Amino acid sequence: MNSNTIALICRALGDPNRLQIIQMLSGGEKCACKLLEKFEISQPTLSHHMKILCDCTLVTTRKEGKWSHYSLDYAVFFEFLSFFKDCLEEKEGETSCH
Amino acid sequence: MNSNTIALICRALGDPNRLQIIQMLSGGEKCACKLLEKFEISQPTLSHHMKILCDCTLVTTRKEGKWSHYSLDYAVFFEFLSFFKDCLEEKEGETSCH
DNA sequence: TTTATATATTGACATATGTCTATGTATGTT
DNA sequence: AACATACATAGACATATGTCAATATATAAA
Repeated sequence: MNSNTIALICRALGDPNRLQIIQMLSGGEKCACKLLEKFEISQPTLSHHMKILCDCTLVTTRKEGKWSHYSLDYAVFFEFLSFFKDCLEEKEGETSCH
Repeated sequence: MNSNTIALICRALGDPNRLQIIQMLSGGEKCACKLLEKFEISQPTLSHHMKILCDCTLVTTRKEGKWSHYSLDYAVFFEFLSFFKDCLEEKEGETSCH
């Protein structure tokens, strides 16, 4: 996963509503109406947030009749975490300039 | 670490320049001038980015004479990762609404 | 004390973002 | 066919963000 995608995912997670959506999706697939219940935002605003979460590849949609079911892409989420875990392990101990 | 701080950190990491700064700091403490060399941004812009990284608690400053040395707060970084790792482990398998 | 260096702050500006209302598009129901 | 339901898209708007030039501040050097 390149750092551009990482930044995109971070940006997506940088909104409190979207962060909470991700937490809800971590418990399993949810449909839009279920998500909407939990927030004080309009339906179009939720739709907007879901688009951002899908665009960053962290969330996928499954259409079933009238309903849209959203779920976390655990593989992407895992890769996302790995990126930072690798960061933590790269303590090369370089010194500052002065 | 509350989800407000998590969102703040994500927001901070959501800018490509800041993400790269974090990667550089993962290799150890760096002073502002060293960081500035690597980017095509002005000195005030770097200063602005460093403020955002410090405000979200992920980075700390150490002043030494004229120089500002920045470093990752590994404890905060670790807590940040733990938050999401916990998310991944919370697969309760709830169903969607329909 | 004057000058140079490293960084921070201010103010401006163009663009991005989160939100809403209104409307469109499917799909299902009567 | 007409209507209802679930969601998406478009457009508007206020606020946030990333950037820079100009300036301020603090420290070191001459």
